[in-house]
Amino acid sequence: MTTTSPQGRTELLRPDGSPVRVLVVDDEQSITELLSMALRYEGWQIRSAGDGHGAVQTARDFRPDAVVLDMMLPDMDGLSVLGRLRRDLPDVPVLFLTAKDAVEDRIAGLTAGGDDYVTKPFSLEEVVARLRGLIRRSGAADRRSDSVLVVGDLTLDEDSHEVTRGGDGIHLTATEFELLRFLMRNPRRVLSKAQILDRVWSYDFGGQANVVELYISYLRRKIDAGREPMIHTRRGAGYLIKPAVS
Amino acid sequence: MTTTSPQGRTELLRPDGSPVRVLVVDDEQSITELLSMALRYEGWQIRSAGDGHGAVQTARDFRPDAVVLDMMLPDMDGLSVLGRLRRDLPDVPVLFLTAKDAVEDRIAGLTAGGDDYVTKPFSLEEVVARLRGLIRRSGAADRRSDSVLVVGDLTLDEDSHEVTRGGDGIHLTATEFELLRFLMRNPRRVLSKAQILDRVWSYDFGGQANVVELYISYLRRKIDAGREPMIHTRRGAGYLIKPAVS
DNA sequence: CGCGTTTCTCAGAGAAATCACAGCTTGGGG
DNA sequence: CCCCAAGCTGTGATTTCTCTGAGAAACGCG
Repeated sequence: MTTTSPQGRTELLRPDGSPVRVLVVDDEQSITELLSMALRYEGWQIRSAGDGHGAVQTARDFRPDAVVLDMMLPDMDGLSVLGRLRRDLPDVPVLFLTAKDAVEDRIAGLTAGGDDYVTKPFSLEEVVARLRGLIRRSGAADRRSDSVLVVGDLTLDEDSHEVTRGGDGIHLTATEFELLRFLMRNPRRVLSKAQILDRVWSYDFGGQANVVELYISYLRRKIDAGREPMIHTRRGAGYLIKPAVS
Repeated sequence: MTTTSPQGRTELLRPDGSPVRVLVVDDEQSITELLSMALRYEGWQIRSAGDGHGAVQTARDFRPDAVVLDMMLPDMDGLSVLGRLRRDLPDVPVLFLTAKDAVEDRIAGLTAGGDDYVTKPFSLEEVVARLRGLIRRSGAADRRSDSVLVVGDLTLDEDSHEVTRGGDGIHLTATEFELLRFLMRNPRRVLSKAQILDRVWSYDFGGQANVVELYISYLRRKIDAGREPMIHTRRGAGYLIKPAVS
Protein backbone atom coordinates (compact mmCIF):
# COMPACT_ATOMS: atom_id res chain seq x y z
CA MET A 1 0.00 0.00 0.00
CA THR A 2 1.15 3.48 -0.66
CA THR A 3 -0.22 6.74 0.58
CA THR A 4 0.64 10.26 -0.28
CA SER A 5 1.82 12.44 2.54
CA PRO A 6 0.98 16.11 2.84
CA GLN A 7 4.31 16.99 1.30
CA GLY A 8 3.25 15.14 -1.79
CA ARG A 9 5.71 12.33 -1.17
CA THR A 10 4.67 8.78 -1.64
CA GLU A 11 5.45 6.50 1.24
CA LEU A 12 5.46 2.76 1.61
CA LEU A 13 3.14 1.18 4.11
CA ARG A 14 2.53 -2.44 5.03
CA PRO A 15 -0.67 -4.13 3.94
CA ASP A 16 -2.24 -3.46 7.33
CA GLY A 17 -1.45 0.24 7.05
CA SER A 18 1.24 0.28 9.72
CA PRO A 19 4.63 1.77 8.95
CA VAL A 20 7.39 -0.36 7.48
CA ARG A 21 9.95 -1.54 10.05
CA VAL A 22 13.65 -1.52 9.33
CA LEU A 23 16.53 -2.76 11.46
CA VAL A 24 19.87 -1.01 11.00
CA VAL A 25 23.03 -2.84 12.05
CA ASP A 26 26.42 -1.15 12.07
CA ASP A 27 29.14 -0.83 14.66
CA GLU A 28 29.85 2.83 13.88
CA GLN A 29 27.34 4.86 15.76
CA SER A 30 27.62 7.77 13.37
CA ILE A 31 26.44 5.48 10.61
CA THR A 32 23.47 4.05 12.48
CA GLU A 33 22.47 7.55 13.47
CA LEU A 34 22.76 8.90 9.97
CA LEU A 35 20.76 6.01 8.58
CA SER A 36 18.17 6.07 11.32
CA MET A 37 17.60 9.76 10.76
CA ALA A 38 17.21 9.40 7.03
CA LEU A 39 15.04 6.30 7.18
CA ARG A 40 12.77 7.71 9.85
CA TYR A 41 12.26 10.64 7.57
CA GLU A 42 10.92 8.18 5.01
CA GLY A 43 8.22 7.45 7.51
CA TRP A 44 9.63 4.09 8.55
CA GLN A 45 10.04 2.70 12.01
CA ILE A 46 13.69 2.13 12.84
CA ARG A 47 15.65 0.15 15.40
CA SER A 48 19.39 -0.12 15.41
CA ALA A 49 22.02 -2.49 16.75
CA GLY A 50 25.79 -2.18 17.03
CA ASP A 51 26.80 -5.81 16.76
CA GLY A 52 25.69 -9.22 15.58
CA HIS A 53 24.21 -10.45 18.83
CA GLY A 54 22.26 -7.27 19.31
CA ALA A 55 21.01 -7.54 15.78
CA VAL A 56 19.73 -11.07 16.18
CA GLN A 57 18.07 -10.27 19.48
CA THR A 58 16.46 -7.08 18.25
CA ALA A 59 15.27 -8.74 15.09
CA ARG A 60 13.55 -11.44 17.13
CA ASP A 61 11.02 -9.17 18.74
CA PHE A 62 11.09 -6.18 16.37
CA ARG A 63 10.36 -8.40 13.37
CA PRO A 64 11.59 -5.91 10.77
CA ASP A 65 10.42 -5.87 7.16
CA ALA A 66 13.99 -5.26 6.06
CA VAL A 67 17.48 -5.18 7.55
CA VAL A 68 20.45 -2.98 6.74
CA LEU A 69 23.48 -5.03 7.72
CA ASP A 70 27.09 -4.00 7.83
CA MET A 71 29.24 -6.94 6.76
CA MET A 72 32.03 -5.94 9.10
CA LEU A 73 30.89 -6.34 12.69
CA PRO A 74 33.10 -6.64 15.76
CA ASP A 75 31.65 -9.82 17.23
CA MET A 76 30.67 -12.07 14.33
CA ASP A 77 31.11 -12.01 10.62
CA GLY A 78 28.30 -10.97 8.37
CA LEU A 79 27.49 -14.43 7.16
CA SER A 80 26.84 -15.80 10.64
CA VAL A 81 24.60 -12.85 11.42
CA LEU A 82 22.75 -13.40 8.20
CA GLY A 83 22.33 -17.09 9.02
CA ARG A 84 20.86 -16.42 12.43
CA LEU A 85 18.63 -13.66 11.15
CA ARG A 86 17.26 -16.00 8.56
CA ARG A 87 16.51 -18.64 11.14
CA ASP A 88 14.01 -16.30 12.79
CA LEU A 89 12.92 -14.34 9.76
CA PRO A 90 13.38 -16.53 6.70
CA ASP A 91 12.03 -14.05 4.19
CA VAL A 92 13.35 -10.73 5.42
CA PRO A 93 15.31 -8.92 2.70
CA VAL A 94 18.74 -7.67 3.65
CA LEU A 95 20.69 -4.70 2.37
CA PHE A 96 24.39 -5.30 2.97
CA LEU A 97 26.86 -2.56 3.63
CA THR A 98 30.35 -3.45 2.50
CA ALA A 99 33.66 -1.73 2.17
CA LYS A 100 34.47 -0.69 -1.33
CA ASP A 101 37.40 -3.07 -1.64
CA ALA A 102 35.64 -6.06 -0.09
CA VAL A 103 35.58 -9.27 -2.05
CA GLU A 104 32.75 -8.79 -4.45
CA ASP A 105 32.13 -12.41 -5.35
CA ARG A 106 31.16 -13.35 -1.84
CA ILE A 107 28.54 -10.62 -1.90
CA ALA A 108 27.40 -11.70 -5.32
CA GLY A 109 26.31 -15.04 -3.93
CA LEU A 110 24.43 -13.41 -1.14
CA THR A 111 22.44 -11.08 -3.27
CA ALA A 112 21.25 -13.97 -5.39
CA GLY A 113 18.41 -14.51 -2.96
CA GLY A 114 16.87 -11.13 -3.69
CA ASP A 115 19.03 -9.24 -1.26
CA ASP A 116 21.09 -6.26 -2.31
CA TYR A 117 24.14 -4.35 -1.22
CA VAL A 118 25.75 -0.93 -1.32
CA THR A 119 29.36 -0.07 -0.75
CA LYS A 120 30.63 2.34 1.85
CA PRO A 121 30.72 5.26 1.65
CA PHE A 122 27.19 5.34 0.34
CA SER A 123 24.76 8.10 -0.42
CA LEU A 124 21.46 8.18 1.41
CA GLU A 125 19.51 8.29 -1.82
CA GLU A 126 21.09 5.03 -2.80
CA VAL A 127 20.35 3.29 0.47
CA VAL A 128 16.80 4.53 0.58
CA ALA A 129 16.16 3.62 -3.03
CA ARG A 130 17.51 0.12 -2.64
CA LEU A 131 15.62 -0.45 0.55
CA ARG A 132 12.44 0.68 -1.10
CA GLY A 133 13.12 -1.73 -3.90
CA LEU A 134 13.78 -4.63 -1.54
CA ILE A 135 10.69 -3.96 0.50
CA ARG A 136 8.57 -3.52 -2.56
CA ARG A 137 9.76 -6.76 -4.10
CA SER A 138 9.52 -8.71 -0.85
CA GLY A 139 5.82 -8.11 -0.75
CA ALA A 140 5.95 -6.60 2.72
CA ALA A 141 4.45 -3.51 1.16
CA ASP A 142 1.81 -3.31 -1.45
CA ARG A 143 3.06 -4.60 -4.78
CA ARG A 144 1.02 -2.15 -6.74
CA SER A 145 3.46 0.53 -5.79
CA ASP A 146 5.61 0.77 -8.85
CA SER A 147 9.04 2.03 -9.50
CA VAL A 148 8.44 4.76 -12.05
CA LEU A 149 8.57 8.40 -11.09
CA VAL A 150 6.73 10.78 -13.36
CA VAL A 151 6.89 14.56 -13.47
CA GLY A 152 5.26 16.11 -16.50
CA ASP A 153 6.56 14.33 -19.58
CA LEU A 154 9.64 13.20 -17.74
CA THR A 155 9.83 9.65 -16.42
CA LEU A 156 12.43 7.82 -14.38
CA ASP A 157 12.34 4.11 -13.73
CA GLU A 158 14.07 3.23 -10.49
CA ASP A 159 14.37 -0.43 -11.45
CA SER A 160 15.70 -0.20 -14.97
CA HIS A 161 17.31 3.21 -14.50
CA GLU A 162 15.62 4.32 -17.68
CA VAL A 163 14.89 8.00 -18.10
CA THR A 164 12.74 9.52 -20.81
CA ARG A 165 11.47 12.94 -21.65
CA GLY A 166 8.61 13.23 -24.10
CA GLY A 167 9.26 9.60 -25.00
CA ASP A 168 12.93 10.08 -25.89
CA GLY A 169 15.39 7.97 -23.95
CA ILE A 170 18.07 9.91 -22.08
CA HIS A 171 21.34 8.51 -20.88
CA LEU A 172 22.43 9.67 -17.44
CA THR A 173 25.51 8.87 -15.42
CA ALA A 174 25.08 7.40 -11.95
CA THR A 175 25.33 10.72 -10.16
CA GLU A 176 23.07 12.49 -12.59
CA PHE A 177 20.53 9.73 -12.12
CA GLU A 178 20.53 10.01 -8.35
CA LEU A 179 20.26 13.76 -8.46
CA LEU A 180 17.33 13.58 -10.83
CA ARG A 181 15.67 10.92 -8.72
CA PHE A 182 15.95 13.09 -5.64
CA LEU A 183 14.49 16.06 -7.47
CA MET A 184 11.67 13.98 -8.90
CA ARG A 185 10.83 12.48 -5.55
CA ASN A 186 10.30 16.04 -4.33
CA PRO A 187 8.59 17.77 -7.23
CA ARG A 188 7.66 21.43 -6.91
CA ARG A 189 9.65 21.74 -3.75
CA VAL A 190 12.73 23.91 -3.39
CA LEU A 191 15.70 21.80 -2.36
CA SER A 192 18.76 23.57 -1.05
CA LYS A 193 22.22 22.68 -2.21
CA ALA A 194 22.97 21.43 1.29
CA GLN A 195 19.99 19.10 1.22
CA ILE A 196 20.98 17.81 -2.17
CA LEU A 197 24.57 17.31 -1.12
CA ASP A 198 23.54 15.47 2.04
CA ARG A 199 21.25 13.22 0.18
CA VAL A 200 22.82 12.50 -3.18
CA TRP A 201 26.52 12.55 -2.36
CA SER A 202 28.26 10.11 -0.03
CA TYR A 203 28.36 11.00 3.61
CA ASP A 204 32.11 11.43 3.51
CA PHE A 205 32.16 13.78 0.56
CA GLY A 206 34.38 16.65 1.52
CA GLY A 207 34.39 18.66 -1.63
CA GLN A 208 33.04 21.90 -2.93
CA ALA A 209 29.34 22.56 -2.74
CA ASN A 210 29.39 23.69 -6.32
CA VAL A 211 29.37 20.13 -7.59
CA VAL A 212 25.66 20.46 -7.18
CA GLU A 213 25.61 23.42 -9.55
CA LEU A 214 27.76 21.47 -11.92
CA TYR A 215 25.48 18.45 -11.98
CA ILE A 216 22.40 20.59 -12.27
CA SER A 217 24.07 22.07 -15.29
CA TYR A 218 24.72 18.58 -16.73
CA LEU A 219 21.14 17.55 -16.07
CA ARG A 220 19.79 20.62 -17.79
CA ARG A 221 21.75 19.85 -20.89
CA LYS A 222 20.25 16.41 -21.04
CA ILE A 223 16.76 17.00 -19.68
CA ASP A 224 15.91 20.54 -20.66
CA ALA A 225 18.04 20.93 -23.79
CA GLY A 226 15.96 22.71 -26.40
CA ARG A 227 12.76 22.13 -24.46
CA GLU A 228 10.65 24.00 -22.01
CA PRO A 229 12.79 23.89 -18.86
CA MET A 230 11.69 21.76 -15.92
CA ILE A 231 14.61 22.40 -13.60
CA HIS A 232 14.45 25.84 -12.05
CA THR A 233 16.85 27.84 -9.89
CA ARG A 234 15.55 29.73 -6.89
CA ARG A 235 18.44 32.06 -6.34
CA GLY A 236 19.63 31.94 -2.76
CA ALA A 237 17.31 29.05 -1.94
CA GLY A 238 18.00 26.08 -4.16
CA TYR A 239 16.53 24.16 -7.09
CA LEU A 240 13.22 22.57 -7.93
CA ILE A 241 11.73 20.48 -10.66
CA LYS A 242 8.19 20.80 -11.97
CA PRO A 243 6.21 19.99 -15.09
CA ALA A 244 7.03 22.30 -17.95
CA VAL A 245 3.62 23.75 -18.68
CA SER A 246 2.90 24.42 -15.03
CA MET B 1 -4.00 21.20 13.85
CA THR B 2 -4.28 24.84 13.05
CA THR B 3 -6.50 27.45 14.55
CA THR B 4 -6.99 31.06 13.71
CA SER B 5 -6.32 33.49 16.47
CA PRO B 6 -8.43 36.60 17.05
CA GLN B 7 -5.84 38.70 15.25
CA GLY B 8 -6.36 36.63 12.18
CA ARG B 9 -3.10 34.76 12.44
CA THR B 10 -2.93 31.07 11.81
CA GLU B 11 -0.96 29.17 14.37
CA LEU B 12 0.34 25.66 14.64
CA LEU B 13 -0.97 23.52 17.43
CA ARG B 14 -0.29 19.96 18.42
CA PRO B 15 -2.89 17.30 17.74
CA ASP B 16 -4.12 17.53 21.32
CA GLY B 17 -4.59 21.28 20.99
CA SER B 18 -1.70 22.25 23.24
CA PRO B 19 0.89 24.73 22.00
CA VAL B 20 3.95 23.59 20.13
CA ARG B 21 7.08 23.41 22.31
CA VAL B 22 10.47 24.58 21.09
CA LEU B 23 13.85 24.39 22.78
CA VAL B 24 16.38 27.10 21.90
CA VAL B 25 20.07 26.40 22.49
CA ASP B 26 22.71 29.08 22.06
CA ASP B 27 25.50 30.34 24.26
CA GLU B 28 24.95 34.00 23.41
CA GLN B 29 22.18 35.18 25.63
CA SER B 30 21.23 37.95 23.26
CA ILE B 31 20.44 35.32 20.66
CA THR B 32 18.37 33.07 22.90
CA GLU B 33 16.44 36.09 24.07
CA LEU B 34 15.85 37.37 20.59
CA LEU B 35 14.67 33.98 19.45
CA SER B 36 12.59 33.24 22.53
CA MET B 37 10.74 36.49 22.12
CA ALA B 38 10.05 35.94 18.45
CA LEU B 39 9.00 32.34 18.90
CA ARG B 40 6.76 33.06 21.86
CA TYR B 41 5.07 35.59 19.67
CA GLU B 42 4.22 32.70 17.36
CA GLY B 43 2.24 31.25 20.21
CA TRP B 44 4.78 28.57 20.97
CA GLN B 45 6.09 27.49 24.33
CA ILE B 46 9.81 28.16 24.62
CA ARG B 47 12.62 26.99 26.85
CA SER B 48 16.23 27.89 26.33
CA ALA B 49 19.62 26.52 27.27
CA GLY B 50 23.10 28.03 27.04
CA ASP B 51 25.16 24.88 26.59
CA GLY B 52 25.02 21.28 25.50
CA HIS B 53 24.46 19.71 28.90
CA GLY B 54 21.69 22.11 29.70
CA ALA B 55 20.12 21.38 26.36
CA VAL B 56 20.09 17.63 26.87
CA GLN B 57 18.72 17.95 30.39
CA THR B 58 16.04 20.43 29.45
CA ALA B 59 15.03 18.38 26.45
CA ARG B 60 14.53 15.38 28.65
CA ASP B 61 11.65 16.77 30.65
CA PHE B 62 10.46 19.55 28.35
CA ARG B 63 10.08 17.15 25.43
CA PRO B 64 10.12 19.82 22.73
CA ASP B 65 8.54 19.38 19.30
CA ALA B 66 11.54 21.06 17.72
CA VAL B 67 14.99 22.28 18.73
CA VAL B 68 16.97 25.30 17.57
CA LEU B 69 20.61 24.37 18.09
CA ASP B 70 23.70 26.50 17.72
CA MET B 71 26.50 24.38 16.32
CA MET B 72 29.10 26.28 18.30
CA LEU B 73 28.61 25.62 21.99
CA PRO B 74 31.15 26.10 24.75
CA ASP B 75 30.99 22.64 26.32
CA MET B 76 30.38 20.17 23.52
CA ASP B 77 30.28 20.24 19.78
CA GLY B 78 27.02 20.30 17.95
CA LEU B 79 27.16 16.72 16.77
CA SER B 80 27.49 15.30 20.26
CA VAL B 81 24.57 17.35 21.43
CA LEU B 82 22.59 16.14 18.47
CA GLY B 83 23.46 12.55 19.26
CA ARG B 84 22.31 12.81 22.84
CA LEU B 85 19.18 14.69 21.94
CA ARG B 86 18.30 12.00 19.48
CA ARG B 87 18.77 9.31 22.06
CA ASP B 88 15.95 10.76 24.14
CA LEU B 89 13.86 12.21 21.34
CA PRO B 90 14.55 10.21 18.20
CA ASP B 91 12.16 12.10 15.98
CA VAL B 92 12.57 15.69 17.08
CA PRO B 93 13.48 17.93 14.16
CA VAL B 94 16.43 20.24 14.64
CA LEU B 95 17.15 23.64 13.15
CA PHE B 96 20.88 24.27 13.24
CA LEU B 97 22.43 27.69 13.57
CA THR B 98 25.84 27.96 11.99
CA ALA B 99 28.30 30.71 11.26
CA LYS B 100 28.22 31.86 7.68
CA ASP B 101 31.81 30.92 6.97
CA ALA B 102 31.51 27.54 8.64
CA VAL B 103 28.90 26.44 6.17
CA GLU B 104 31.18 24.46 3.95
CA ASP B 105 32.81 22.94 6.99
CA ARG B 106 30.56 19.99 7.33
CA ILE B 107 26.93 20.58 7.65
CA ALA B 108 27.23 17.17 6.05
CA GLY B 109 24.43 14.84 6.82
CA LEU B 110 22.68 17.33 8.99
CA THR B 111 19.85 18.14 6.66
CA ALA B 112 19.55 14.50 5.64
CA GLY B 113 17.04 13.52 8.26
CA GLY B 114 14.71 16.32 7.36
CA ASP B 115 16.52 18.75 9.61
CA ASP B 116 17.45 22.17 8.38
CA TYR B 117 19.85 24.98 9.12
CA VAL B 118 20.20 28.73 8.87
CA THR B 119 23.38 30.74 8.92
CA LYS B 120 24.16 33.50 11.35
CA PRO B 121 23.29 36.29 11.11
CA PHE B 122 19.76 35.17 10.35
CA SER B 123 16.48 36.97 10.02
CA LEU B 124 13.69 36.03 12.37
CA GLU B 125 11.32 35.43 9.48
CA GLU B 126 13.68 32.83 8.19
CA VAL B 127 14.02 31.02 11.48
CA VAL B 128 10.30 31.05 12.11
CA ALA B 129 9.49 29.91 8.60
CA ARG B 130 11.94 27.04 8.71
CA LEU B 131 10.80 25.96 12.13
CA ARG B 132 7.22 25.96 10.96
CA GLY B 133 8.27 23.84 8.02
CA LEU B 134 10.13 21.37 10.20
CA ILE B 135 7.29 21.06 12.65
CA ARG B 136 4.75 20.71 9.91
CA ARG B 137 6.67 17.98 8.16
CA SER B 138 7.57 16.15 11.37
CA GLY B 139 3.93 15.51 11.99
CA ALA B 140 4.06 17.00 15.50
CA ALA B 141 1.44 19.42 14.31
CA ASP B 142 -1.59 18.52 12.34
CA ARG B 143 -0.64 17.46 8.85
CA ARG B 144 -3.60 19.20 7.33
CA SER B 145 -1.81 22.47 7.83
CA ASP B 146 -0.33 23.24 4.48
CA SER B 147 2.31 25.55 3.25
CA VAL B 148 0.28 28.04 1.24
CA LEU B 149 -0.58 31.50 2.49
CA VAL B 150 -3.60 33.12 0.87
CA VAL B 151 -4.74 36.73 1.04
CA GLY B 152 -7.45 37.63 -1.45
CA ASP B 153 -6.33 36.44 -4.86
CA LEU B 154 -2.71 36.45 -3.78
CA THR B 155 -1.04 33.16 -2.83
CA LEU B 156 2.41 32.32 -1.55
CA ASP B 157 3.68 28.76 -1.32
CA GLU B 158 6.37 28.34 1.28
CA ASP B 159 7.54 25.00 -0.14
CA SER B 160 7.86 25.84 -3.80
CA HIS B 161 8.46 29.55 -3.20
CA GLU B 162 5.77 30.21 -5.78
CA VAL B 163 3.74 33.39 -5.66
CA THR B 164 0.65 34.07 -7.73
CA ARG B 165 -1.84 36.85 -8.01
CA GLY B 166 -5.10 36.15 -9.79
CA GLY B 167 -3.50 32.96 -11.07
CA ASP B 168 -0.49 34.66 -12.67
CA GLY B 169 2.91 33.53 -11.46
CA ILE B 170 5.09 36.27 -10.03
CA HIS B 171 8.83 36.05 -9.61
CA LEU B 172 10.20 37.47 -6.38
CA THR B 173 13.75 37.74 -5.12
CA ALA B 174 14.67 36.20 -1.77
CA THR B 175 14.20 39.41 0.19
CA GLU B 176 10.99 40.33 -1.57
CA PHE B 177 9.69 36.86 -0.83
CA GLU B 178 10.41 37.13 2.88
CA LEU B 179 8.90 40.56 3.10
CA LEU B 180 5.73 39.42 1.38
CA ARG B 181 5.55 36.36 3.57
CA PHE B 182 5.73 38.52 6.65
CA LEU B 183 3.00 40.79 5.37
CA MET B 184 0.80 37.89 4.39
CA ARG B 185 1.22 36.20 7.72
CA ASN B 186 -0.17 39.37 9.25
CA PRO B 187 -2.95 40.40 6.91
CA ARG B 188 -4.97 43.55 7.66
CA ARG B 189 -2.50 44.46 10.35
CA VAL B 190 -0.32 47.54 10.23
CA LEU B 191 3.36 46.64 10.48
CA SER B 192 5.80 49.40 11.26
CA LYS B 193 9.02 49.78 9.33
CA ALA B 194 10.90 48.94 12.50
CA GLN B 195 8.95 45.71 12.95
CA ILE B 196 9.57 44.79 9.35
CA LEU B 197 13.24 45.58 9.60
CA ASP B 198 13.60 43.52 12.78
CA ARG B 199 11.79 40.63 11.31
CA VAL B 200 12.78 40.36 7.68
CA TRP B 201 16.36 41.64 7.78
CA SER B 202 19.17 39.94 9.69
CA TYR B 203 19.62 41.03 13.24
CA ASP B 204 22.95 42.63 12.45
CA PHE B 205 21.68 44.71 9.56
CA GLY B 206 23.21 48.14 9.92
CA GLY B 207 21.88 49.90 6.90
CA GLN B 208 19.41 52.62 6.13
CA ALA B 209 15.86 52.14 7.30
CA ASN B 210 14.55 53.07 3.91
CA VAL B 211 15.37 49.65 2.48
CA VAL B 212 11.91 48.78 3.69
CA GLU B 213 10.36 51.52 1.58
CA LEU B 214 12.48 50.37 -1.30
CA TYR B 215 11.37 46.77 -1.07
CA ILE B 216 7.74 47.74 -0.54
CA SER B 217 8.13 49.66 -3.75
CA TYR B 218 9.56 46.61 -5.52
CA LEU B 219 6.74 44.46 -4.21
CA ARG B 220 4.10 46.87 -5.38
CA ARG B 221 5.48 46.80 -8.86
CA LYS B 222 5.21 43.06 -8.96
CA ILE B 223 2.11 42.44 -6.87
CA ASP B 224 -0.07 45.47 -7.42
CA ALA B 225 1.08 46.55 -10.89
CA GLY B 226 -2.00 47.50 -12.88
CA ARG B 227 -4.31 45.89 -10.36
CA GLU B 228 -6.35 46.94 -7.40
CA PRO B 229 -3.66 47.57 -4.78
CA MET B 230 -3.32 45.20 -1.84
CA ILE B 231 -0.36 46.82 -0.14
CA HIS B 232 -1.33 50.01 1.66
CA THR B 233 0.66 52.70 3.41
CA ARG B 234 -0.50 54.05 6.76
CA ARG B 235 1.45 57.23 6.86
CA GLY B 236 3.45 57.51 10.06
CA ALA B 237 2.49 54.00 11.13
CA GLY B 238 3.58 51.44 8.60
CA TYR B 239 2.22 49.13 5.93
CA LEU B 240 -0.47 46.53 5.68
CA ILE B 241 -1.70 44.02 3.17
CA LYS B 242 -5.33 43.06 2.65
CA PRO B 243 -7.57 41.60 -0.04
CA ALA B 244 -8.17 44.04 -2.87
CA VAL B 245 -11.94 44.29 -2.74
CA SER B 246 -11.78 44.94 0.97
C1' DC C 1 48.07 -1.61 -19.01
C1' DG C 2 45.49 1.65 -21.89
C1' DC C 3 41.40 4.07 -23.16
C1' DG C 4 37.00 6.03 -22.75
C1' DT C 5 33.96 7.70 -19.17
C1' DT C 6 32.79 9.87 -15.04
C1' DT C 7 33.60 12.75 -11.22
C1' DC C 8 35.26 16.78 -9.40
C1' DT C 9 38.22 21.24 -8.79
C1' DC C 10 39.14 25.63 -10.19
C1' DA C 11 38.41 29.96 -11.95
C1' DG C 12 36.39 33.46 -14.80
C1' DA C 13 32.27 35.40 -16.98
C1' DG C 14 27.93 36.94 -16.37
C1' DA C 15 23.64 37.76 -14.18
C1' DA C 16 20.98 39.04 -10.40
C1' DA C 17 20.15 41.01 -6.07
C1' DT C 18 20.98 44.24 -2.52
C1' DC C 19 21.49 48.65 -0.93
C1' DA C 20 22.97 53.71 -0.56
C1' DC C 21 21.92 57.96 -2.14
C1' DA C 22 19.41 61.70 -3.79
C1' DG C 23 15.85 64.05 -5.85
C1' DC C 24 10.97 64.01 -6.35
C1' DT C 25 6.08 63.42 -4.78
C1' DT C 26 2.43 63.40 -1.50
C1' DG C 27 -0.40 64.23 2.45
C1' DG C 28 -1.99 66.78 6.03
C1' DG C 29 -1.35 70.13 9.87
C1' DG C 30 -1.28 74.85 10.63
C1' DC D 1 -2.81 77.13 0.54
C1' DC D 2 1.94 76.46 2.05
C1' DC D 3 5.40 73.84 3.94
C1' DC D 4 7.67 69.99 5.93
C1' DA D 5 8.07 65.46 7.14
C1' DA D 6 7.23 61.06 5.35
C1' DG D 7 7.26 58.22 1.66
C1' DC D 8 8.48 56.81 -3.15
C1' DT D 9 11.52 55.54 -6.80
C1' DG D 10 15.43 56.07 -10.49
C1' DT D 11 20.33 55.38 -10.81
C1' DG D 12 24.23 53.01 -10.27
C1' DA D 13 28.00 50.84 -7.29
C1' DT D 14 28.92 46.78 -5.03
C1' DT D 15 28.36 42.31 -3.55
C1' DT D 16 26.76 37.78 -4.04
C1' DC D 17 25.29 33.87 -6.50
C1' DT D 18 25.16 30.86 -10.43
C1' DC D 19 26.71 28.87 -14.59
C1' DT D 20 29.97 26.63 -17.37
C1' DG D 21 34.46 25.62 -19.84
C1' DA D 22 38.81 23.38 -19.25
C1' DG D 23 41.40 20.11 -17.46
C1' DA D 24 43.10 16.83 -13.71
C1' DA D 25 42.23 12.72 -11.26
C1' DA D 26 39.81 8.50 -10.46
C1' DC D 27 37.36 4.76 -12.20
C1' DG D 28 35.78 0.76 -15.00
C1' DC D 29 36.48 -2.38 -18.41
C1' DG D 30 38.57 -5.11 -21.76
